[in-house]
Amino acid sequence: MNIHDIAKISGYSSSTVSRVINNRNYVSKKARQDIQKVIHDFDYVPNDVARDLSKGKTHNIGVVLPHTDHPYYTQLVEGIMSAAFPAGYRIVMLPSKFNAEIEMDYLNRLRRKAYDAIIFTSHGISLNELLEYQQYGSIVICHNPGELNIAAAYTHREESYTEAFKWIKSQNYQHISILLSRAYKISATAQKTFQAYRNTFGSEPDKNLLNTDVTTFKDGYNAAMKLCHNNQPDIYFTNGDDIAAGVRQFYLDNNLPVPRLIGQEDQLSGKILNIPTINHHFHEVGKLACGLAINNEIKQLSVESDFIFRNQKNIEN
Amino acid sequence: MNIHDIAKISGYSSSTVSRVINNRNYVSKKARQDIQKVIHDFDYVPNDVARDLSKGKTHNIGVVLPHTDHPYYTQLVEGIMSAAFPAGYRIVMLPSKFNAEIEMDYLNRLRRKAYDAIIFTSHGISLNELLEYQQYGSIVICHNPGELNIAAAYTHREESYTEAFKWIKSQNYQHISILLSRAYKISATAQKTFQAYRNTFGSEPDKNLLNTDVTTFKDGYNAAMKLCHNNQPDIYFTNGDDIAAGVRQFYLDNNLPVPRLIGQEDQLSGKILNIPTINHHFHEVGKLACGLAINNEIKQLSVESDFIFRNQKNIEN
DNA sequence: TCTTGACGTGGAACGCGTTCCACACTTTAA
DNA sequence: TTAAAGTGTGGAACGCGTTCCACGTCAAGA
Repeated sequence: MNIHDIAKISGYSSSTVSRVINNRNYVSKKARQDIQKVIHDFDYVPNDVARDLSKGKTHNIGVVLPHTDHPYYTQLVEGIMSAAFPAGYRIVMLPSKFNAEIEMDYLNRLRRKAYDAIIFTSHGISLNELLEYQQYGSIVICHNPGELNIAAAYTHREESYTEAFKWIKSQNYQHISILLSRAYKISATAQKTFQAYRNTFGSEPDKNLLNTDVTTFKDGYNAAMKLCHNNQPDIYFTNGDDIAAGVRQFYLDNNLPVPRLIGQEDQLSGKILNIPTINHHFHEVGKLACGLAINNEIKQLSVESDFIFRNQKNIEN
Repeated sequence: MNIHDIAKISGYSSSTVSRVINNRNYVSKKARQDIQKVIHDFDYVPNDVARDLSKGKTHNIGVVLPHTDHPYYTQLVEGIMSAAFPAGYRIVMLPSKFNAEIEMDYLNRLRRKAYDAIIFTSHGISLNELLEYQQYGSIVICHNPGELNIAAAYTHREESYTEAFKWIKSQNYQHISILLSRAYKISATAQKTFQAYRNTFGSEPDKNLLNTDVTTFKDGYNAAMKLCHNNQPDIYFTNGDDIAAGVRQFYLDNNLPVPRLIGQEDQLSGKILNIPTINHHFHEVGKLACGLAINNEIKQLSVESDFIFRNQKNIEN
């Protein structure tokens, strides 16, 4: 049962049926009623895929997510959804594991019109490759693209990072461990972190107290296990409150005094444990990213991160 | 540039081009090479929407989610994705807020072929309404449907709930507060909780220590605020570790002794705070649900929940 | 009375890939 | 040698809704 059947049965053309279905003008009262009756009697509903094909638009937005098994990107996704839903868009989850091949596959799906736009919450492939695919649809990234002409929504991390390190300095911590989610050379975040360190201390971070690929509670736990003996860090600057919580857990489990911690993302674990954190307002970033995706605007929008001080000691002792 | 253009340019028919694109037999080496060259030269990619229309299949699975702003359904979604990805399916996020109209809209999209299957992680509309829509596509729910003939993946909560209440009884707690996510009459989970209570204590739960619509840390906090004076509960049975953490926070903030807590879902907050919990294995449930959705099997699969005992006192004192 | 212009409706092409069927030619088995 | 089976290819219909364009009617303004 399709629109042409309805047309035949009702004695009108498919054009008129289409007008009725889409509630458009230039249909007589009688025709509208006749057609609606047939639609009702035969329990007809139009086919969304045919409509999408015809309109050249799917109202789907692909969202590329490096991880599916931890809450890192949850805030971003929620923000995107909160903007997509009222605008009549749906989001399609695209797990990537930072795998360039998979990411490429998703980009090609954009070419193939599987979705109208694609948001990379993070990406493994180069910005130049992304630039090439802009001609096929709206592409939005979630970090600062610098001079490149690509749509982006992100947080300015510089100031909050510097504020955090200044606080660390003011407290006279000597052995500062930094846990990163991705290696320095491929991660803008890592670079920003180091820059803030340099600006504050005028020196490079201690390489012996560094760990990369730390993204979960468990990773934090394991990183602490590795690092606790190297110069005995007295503070950990981490990529997430959950990670900081993992570090803490290691020390507790081993009856060692828990060092100071700094988290990020203002997660529940940080709230519970009174860990100072940096709120990147990812919900807001997601909203902005989605807006750019929907309107196909190639511009950059950003928000400021906030360093949230909390007195961790309140709970540890 | 479409498949017919490629056909014309290469001098073959669109049937043959289609065979080449889909890597099928019955194409001569020469034809394959000629056509591939044209495809390459003109940088052609097929249109996914047209293909979906033609095949009558989208490889999309809709996932209806009551909430988008808290991590309740995260595990389920992750489980679904982990099964969908290797099978070549993508998931479309459908936020519902338990709104029957919105849920209906999503069901109708199933009729309209917008996705091949739909998974309700939870739902506000009646099972009977869902049953009616089964004719239009694969529908999977995530709770026990009893005798009804509908695909379902869920956890058996009975035993773990009973185990939890037995433990409560063994510890001689007198004032038991129960925090529910949805009202008794509409929530099977609430009913199971009460049943376990009755089985254990032989009586009804104290209505004065009951609260519904508690799903987040903040909700837990507020519920504790309301309930702490009614008979002073000495234990809270909650719907999630995060909620239990919210209860705890209220007591801490007000310098009151923290009562015992029982959480659910084995969330990070529970791990950190040593709150006993009930692991419903939602990741596994999600996987199972997705399998049913993909294979369009109308059957029921379930796993057992586990009560995980932890000695909360370790941390509170 | 003539001209606009709004209103109502249908035809047909368009968006684009897939697939059934027919037909021709080439092997292979009998 | 002949029938059967396999290979290669094209035509056209199919999946299905949208939209441009043409055409006719009728009322309002000139």
